[in-house]
Amino acid sequence: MAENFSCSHKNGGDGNHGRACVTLVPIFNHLTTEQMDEIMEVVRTRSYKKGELIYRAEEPSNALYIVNRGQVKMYRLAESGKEQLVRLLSPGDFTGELALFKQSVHEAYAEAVVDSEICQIRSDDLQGLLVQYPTISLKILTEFSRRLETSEKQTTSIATEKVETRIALFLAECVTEENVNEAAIELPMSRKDLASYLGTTPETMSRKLTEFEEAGLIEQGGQRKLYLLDIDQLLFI
Amino acid sequence: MAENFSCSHKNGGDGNHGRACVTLVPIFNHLTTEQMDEIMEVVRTRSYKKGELIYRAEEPSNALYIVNRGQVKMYRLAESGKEQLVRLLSPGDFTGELALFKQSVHEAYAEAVVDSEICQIRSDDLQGLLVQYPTISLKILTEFSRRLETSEKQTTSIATEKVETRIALFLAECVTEENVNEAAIELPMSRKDLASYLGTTPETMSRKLTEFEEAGLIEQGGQRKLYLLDIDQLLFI
DNA sequence: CGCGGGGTTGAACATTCTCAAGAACTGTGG
DNA sequence: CCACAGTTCTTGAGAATGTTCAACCCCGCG
Repeated sequence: MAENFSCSHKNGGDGNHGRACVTLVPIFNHLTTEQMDEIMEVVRTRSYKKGELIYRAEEPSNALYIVNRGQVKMYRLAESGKEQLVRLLSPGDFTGELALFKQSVHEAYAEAVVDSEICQIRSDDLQGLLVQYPTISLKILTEFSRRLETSEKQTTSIATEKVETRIALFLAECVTEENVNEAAIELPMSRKDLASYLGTTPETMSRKLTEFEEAGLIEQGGQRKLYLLDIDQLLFI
Repeated sequence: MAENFSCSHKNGGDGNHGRACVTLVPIFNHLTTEQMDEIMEVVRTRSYKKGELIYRAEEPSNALYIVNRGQVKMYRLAESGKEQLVRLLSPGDFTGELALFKQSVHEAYAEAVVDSEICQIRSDDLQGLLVQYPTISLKILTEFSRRLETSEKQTTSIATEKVETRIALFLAECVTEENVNEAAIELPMSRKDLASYLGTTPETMSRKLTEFEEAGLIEQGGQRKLYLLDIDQLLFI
């Protein structure tokens, strides 16, 4: 009983697709209800348990995946066998990569971090939609360029900054409008995953955070909670 | 006398745009002559001397740049002040990044490695073309996804492999159909730039290459020429 | 209450960087 | 064709940075 179609265009029946499948919004929110209906025809949704793989590297890749609920982590396996977390997908984020535009295989693994719900559109279907609604391409293009931007920044950061700095930069990026005053941030992932993302080890993460705390720059409050006491000084390191 | 319009739709007059501006081909080769004419209306070409900057980080970004002749390197400046080579553009390659889809500033520097000729299309003009010719979006999307792919691979490589391995992987990638038998490869950039690209220093590059040579895996022949004597062993390191 | 995963800590070790000096190459002008 | 200046590249030695491995802790959960 692996499949669970919860994101069909038939559900609800109130015609409000925004509510029926809230996370398609970032890509499709500029379309009319009729157009959404057409898109919903080809959307399939499936649930994944925590730890379950949505796809593996080397598998043929032929669909666009959109996170509807939960959280997904994508990681690569290096020659050395070490894995590196490439990106974290939250509701509304999508993946499928170049899968969409050329026949290919996945380069990374996609794994549900918690129980999740993923919407899926097959490449064949998407191709048609893209030609029909050029604005969708623009949306995806924008997302891709944003992601490329992030990835290159990440590369530069790992290539040129020391671990300490990378961690500090990451913490600073966790500050949003909501918590700017509190300076209380919630880490978006475990320290282990964070280490993998930042190209270091859990041990080093732990040590550096402790150093920051001893220097009075931050305060660690439980599992994933942190208080940034002196952001300026933190970034000055 | 900085500007030099050599890529106008008026030149040649033989109607063969493929020859008149060969490097627009990768993006526009599926269009008819009439459509090319329209595009050429908004294309502007300029020459750059070796070492000259096409644009700087932080400058407002509002155009697509296509390398017509020469070579361009893009690099980022990290907080630490170190620079990292992000990508090398050869004729036919383009850049302009997210510049195209949101008003923004450049994140990197673009510098002519040798005397070069760059075609330029302003964002405003391109937006129109994209909506008019959805297939162009697909071309750009494909290129973006390919680039994203490369960038994430690069991140993982730098984050998880040791320098030795990164260099070996890079050398192996330099093998194309042409030189697969010879195993004689031409480095696409200086050792200095290569070091920057691979997230290491020229000193370490030099040492590792010497080690490879002493181990009988490669042979260094002058400036940028290398002979891969035992690729399998090289990648096994 | 024991199990297991994440997290922390310590000490030894490996890798890579830094700085400094010298060698080789490139292109330029005589 | 050669000498020179300016790079780029190489080599060495010491120092910094981060990893590894092993032990331990802590907490949530069956």
